[in-house]
Amino acid sequence: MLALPMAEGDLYSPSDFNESSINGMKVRVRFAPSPTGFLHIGGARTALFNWLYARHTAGTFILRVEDTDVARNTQEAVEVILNGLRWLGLDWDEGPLVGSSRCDDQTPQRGVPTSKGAHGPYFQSQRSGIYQRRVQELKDKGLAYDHEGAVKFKMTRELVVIPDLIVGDVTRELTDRERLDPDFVIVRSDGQPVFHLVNVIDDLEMAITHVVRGEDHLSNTAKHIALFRAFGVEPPKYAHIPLILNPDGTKMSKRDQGASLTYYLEEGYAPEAVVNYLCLLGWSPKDNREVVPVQEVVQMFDLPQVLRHNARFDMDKLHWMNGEYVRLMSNERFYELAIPALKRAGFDTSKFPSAYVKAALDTCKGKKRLFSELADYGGFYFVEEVIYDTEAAAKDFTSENRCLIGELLEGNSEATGSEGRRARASDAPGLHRQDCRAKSVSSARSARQGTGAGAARTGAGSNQMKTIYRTQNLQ
RNA sequence: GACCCUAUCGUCUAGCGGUUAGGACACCGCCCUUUCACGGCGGUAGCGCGGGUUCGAUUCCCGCUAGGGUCGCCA
Repeated sequence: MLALPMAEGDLYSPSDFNESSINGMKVRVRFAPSPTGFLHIGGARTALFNWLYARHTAGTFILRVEDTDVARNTQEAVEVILNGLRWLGLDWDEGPLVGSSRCDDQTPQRGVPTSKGAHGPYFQSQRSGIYQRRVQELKDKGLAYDHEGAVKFKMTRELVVIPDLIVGDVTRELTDRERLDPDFVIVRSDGQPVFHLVNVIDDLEMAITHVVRGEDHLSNTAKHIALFRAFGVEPPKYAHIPLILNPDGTKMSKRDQGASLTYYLEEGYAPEAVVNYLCLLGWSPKDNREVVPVQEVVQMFDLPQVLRHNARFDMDKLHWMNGEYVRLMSNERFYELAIPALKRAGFDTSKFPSAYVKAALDTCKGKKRLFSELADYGGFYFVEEVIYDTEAAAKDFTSENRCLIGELLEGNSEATGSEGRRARASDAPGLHRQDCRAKSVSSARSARQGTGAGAARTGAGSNQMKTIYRTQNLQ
């Protein structure tokens, strides 16, 4: 059972932090999203900060699904969360197993584990027995009572001080409405327990040591603390992190651009860039660096350093940062992200030889900041029909380039069996040099780009050639 | 209405009594580049307001203002 020492003077002792355990107890934090079919970018950041703290302290990161609201709770909705966290690389130590994201509590598949960890189930929909016992415990203690078919908790009338690792001590007085009746419903008249109750019970039963969550929960924390004490245990330590706001400073709602984590996946952001950007919202390495690998953040991150004020989401900066990551990432990683992005845009690279695909992608790396921009820039490499703009071809098909283009087309037609390509390849008879594939695709790009976008872009490839020349000379 | 949190360039931030208030994104010039991208140099731009405390406040305290949050048989 969780029983944190509560010696007041010890709460902010610096020695408590930077340690792998607090007072000898291993850190256990959790991310407890509700499956709404949507993972909010703010929720993702909350998960990230929990994960960072767990990894920093060598503690345990727990994923718990708060699916008490049966109406909007589906397996697909749970998978959105799991996939989102996996995409960001936030692995959890306890919680649902990927691939078996939810097992119906009525018909669990025999012998097939759906979760890992010793404090399960990790779906609230499967924990109703626990809640019932705990409510009975409160009733037995005279701290809860029936009221018009519901069950209400007898809230303390005393001032509650919320010790917060980020905000400091917060003294929460009752609002005027609460003064009328401080007690609150913990079980609805339909028998369903409410959020405040199940959240506390689960944190208690799962031995959570630190509750790291959005600041929107700060005011409610008084209720949670009262509940913990009613159960006879001291509450965990709290750390309320500031919220992420829209660029105009308003609250980010589901409909706002970029509110969903899925947006970033679909728009072609690299997850490592998103993670890095999110780290910098409310936390700073304090050394004027912007690009900080997440493993370094794990080393440096700590709760008391988290800023107290809300941050506005700056899409421009994320865009820039993504460009940084794209330019710096390995070619292999680039292919890994580029190929699915091209596929989403309708370009199937699997029809082409692997070496060709890589050579083609090599000419694109670092040119665009988002993978979603890749199709427009380099999609032409992966279409069947090859058409040249005569004007551009006349300009760019120099004697040097001709052989390179021939090489490109030849190599490609061998794999696709395209007659058209074969015929075109005859335009550029001659040399077949293995080392000029990258250069040849550049030349092809040069000619091809003249077809659709006008003369202004016809020179793009030749500059790329220079870049590639330079790169090769450097190596 | 009550309660809680917050306040440095447009945005993200460094700063924790004495600094020419630093960095990054964005923006504007110039350079590099026969295109794009990258890169280099420079520039515009900030301590919300009013009281204190202090020899001295961006920094500490109070008030105001502004923004955000909470007060549900939502989570």
